[in-house]
Formats: sequence, C-alpha cells, structure tokens
Amino acid sequence: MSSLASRESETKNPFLYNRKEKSLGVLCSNFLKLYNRDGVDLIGLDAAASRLGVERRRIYDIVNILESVGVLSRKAKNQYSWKGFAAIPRALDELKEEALRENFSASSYCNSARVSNENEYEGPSNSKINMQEKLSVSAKVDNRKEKSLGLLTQNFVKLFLCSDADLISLDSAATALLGDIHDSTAMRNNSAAKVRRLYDIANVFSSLNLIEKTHHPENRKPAFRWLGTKENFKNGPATDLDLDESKRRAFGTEITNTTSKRYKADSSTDRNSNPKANMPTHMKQNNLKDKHDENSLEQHSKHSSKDFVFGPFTPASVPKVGDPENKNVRRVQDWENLASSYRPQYRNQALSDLFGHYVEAWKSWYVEAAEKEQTQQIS
DNA sequence: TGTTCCCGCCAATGG
DNA sequence: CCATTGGCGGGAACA
Repeated sequence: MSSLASRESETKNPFLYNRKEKSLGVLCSNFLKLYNRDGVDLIGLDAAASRLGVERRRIYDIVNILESVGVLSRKAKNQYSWKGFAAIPRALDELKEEALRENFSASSYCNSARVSNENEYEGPSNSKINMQEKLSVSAKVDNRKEKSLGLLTQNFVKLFLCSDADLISLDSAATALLGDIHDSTAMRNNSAAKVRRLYDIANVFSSLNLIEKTHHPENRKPAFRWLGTKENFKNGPATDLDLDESKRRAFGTEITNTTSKRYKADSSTDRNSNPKANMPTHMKQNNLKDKHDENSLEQHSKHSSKDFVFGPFTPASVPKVGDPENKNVRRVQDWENLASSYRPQYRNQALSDLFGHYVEAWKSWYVEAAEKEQTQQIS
C-alpha cells in the first residue's frame, strides 16, 4: 500500500528525532560520565538502563565492549564492577600478549586492499592459522561466543596493537576480522551484516578516545586512527570531571528533541513549540562544516571548533520548569545530586515516555540503594 | 545513491 | 521454568 506518509514526513523537521543522539557513542559517553565519578564500583544493568533512559539491550552492547578493554568486569548476573580507565593499559597489554601468542591472523589475502595505506599493518609473517579453529572437540555449537561482540572487539583492538601503523581502514578491519566483505568467496552469507558491529565498536571506542574516526588522506575512505598508545592517550572521556574538548561527533542540538520513537512525534504546532528552545537549522550547518579545511586556523583546541559536545555535558539540563509532576523529578534529582552532584539525564523532551522513564528510574534507584546500600552511595 | 548503524525480535544461556 | 544475555539483520537516518 502507499506508504507515503509517516516516516517520510519527517524529512523536514529534522529537530525531532536525530539519530545521532541515540548513538552508542553518546550513550557510552553518558554511561562513562555517570559511572566514572567518585567511588562507584558496582553497576547494575537495570539501573544503568533506567538512568540512561535506554533499553536494556543497549546496555549490553556498551558493557560488552567496555569489558573487552578492561573498563568493566562482570561480577555477577545483572552486575558489573567498574574498573576505570586506569585498567585499560593493562588490558591492552594482555591483549597484545595474547595476540602474539596466538599469532594473530590478519586477513586471508592482502590484495583486496588496492589502495590500502602507506604502512599496511601486519607485523609478523603471515601466519595462516585460521582464526576459527575447527576443533570439533569442544567447539560444538558455542559459536555464539565466537561471534560475540566482545570477542570481535578484542580482535579489533589486536589489529591495532599488532600493527605499527595507527591508521586502519574500515575495509581492512572488516576483511581481517570477519571473512572478506566485498567479493564472494566462502563468507558470502553475511559479512555486510557483521560490519554493523564494527560501527558499533568504533562508536564506543571513539567515545573512549581509544580511536578516532577519520578518512584516508587521499582516498576519503573511512578509517580508524588508534589513539590508545600514547603516553596516556589523551585522557579518557574526561580525566576527572571537566568537559573534555574533543568529541567531534557532537553537534549543536540540545534538549527538546529526541522523541522516544524513531518516527516523528505529533507535529502539533509545526516548528515553534518551544519558546526559547533553539533553531533547528544549526544542525545542518554543523554537518556542513565537517569537510572544511582542517588546517586553517584551529588552534583553539583539537577538532570540533565551536560546536560543543552534546550528551552528558548538557548545560543545565532542564531549562523549563513549572511542571507539576516535576516536583517528583525534582526530588529525584536532588537525591542523585547528593550522590554525584551531576545530572546524568540523557536529555529531555516529550513528557510522556520521559515520565515513564522517571518512574522506572525511581524504582531502580530504590532497588539499587537497597541492594548495595553503602557501596555506591557516598553521601 | 551508498553508508552508517538504531531498534528490537527472539534464540541461546544461566540460574 | 523463566529471566537475563545478546546474535542478528531489517530498514530508517544520514551523507
């Protein structure tokens, strides 16, 4: 049937959903921001999901990736323990060790990358050991583990750790990690599907400042630059409690958008719902400036000249007040302020689902508090 | 268009 | 047995 309605309508009014705000990268930043502070050491998945205002599923993604780098560690069901960024170096060393031990295998061939890069990766001689051992002994059907996001993440890291070059293209990584993407040969089943996972990993990694998304100098092909081996790689998302400078993926939007669903919300009064909200036009500009000259006059900071970072660093959270129900929220905030003096809120917009989240959050906090009592609460 | 990747169904897993 | 985990890939936002 003519499906020319619904989704298509939001072609304009871009200030209603904004997929970027939902990205794993942003979510990860929020997550980090939320659990990096003070003496946090236990993290409940339910609580995390509630506080970040996302589905449980998303938390699993974040957590799995973070665990692969040592930032977190699974403690028990529904519970992880926070290790911090300080644990990253150690984890990387172990990963590298492991990689060398098993002779990490790069890609099958090395001809697919026509242009490739100046310094291709691959340190040791091309050992042809196949990554997925076909040892049918204990392999059985636990392919699940082999296909896990966590493992993929670790292999991704190993790729960088075992190469001298710090620039690896998306294609190379994809080819190395999972059987060849383009071109048929064997792995014609999925491939492209797996690449999505790569994007996921890349997003949270850039949020950790372990890598940076870029392009190849001349090719414009998407690539990743490793940033995790510097003296003290920049500084995680924020050394302590300052707003970091680099984020690149950010853009000017702030609150008042992000509907709960993927589709637009009701188009009530068109584009003029909020009084001093903001103008939706800016997002277009930000995107535009993306491909500007990056070597002109950028001494202000790294990249991302003026667009400030979104996400956890939202200025003052709720600009609007006067909501009756807000009273309850208010209390919650205070309560939380007590614990971390920071407002984790993902953002706020619609009042329907949002409120639901709060209710949920309340419950979670309650449970959380009861469960770990003094563990997380510092007061 | 082609690329990036969010969303959530639903199957393994584990208690 | 059911709750927790988490592959997996459709398809929408984005470039």
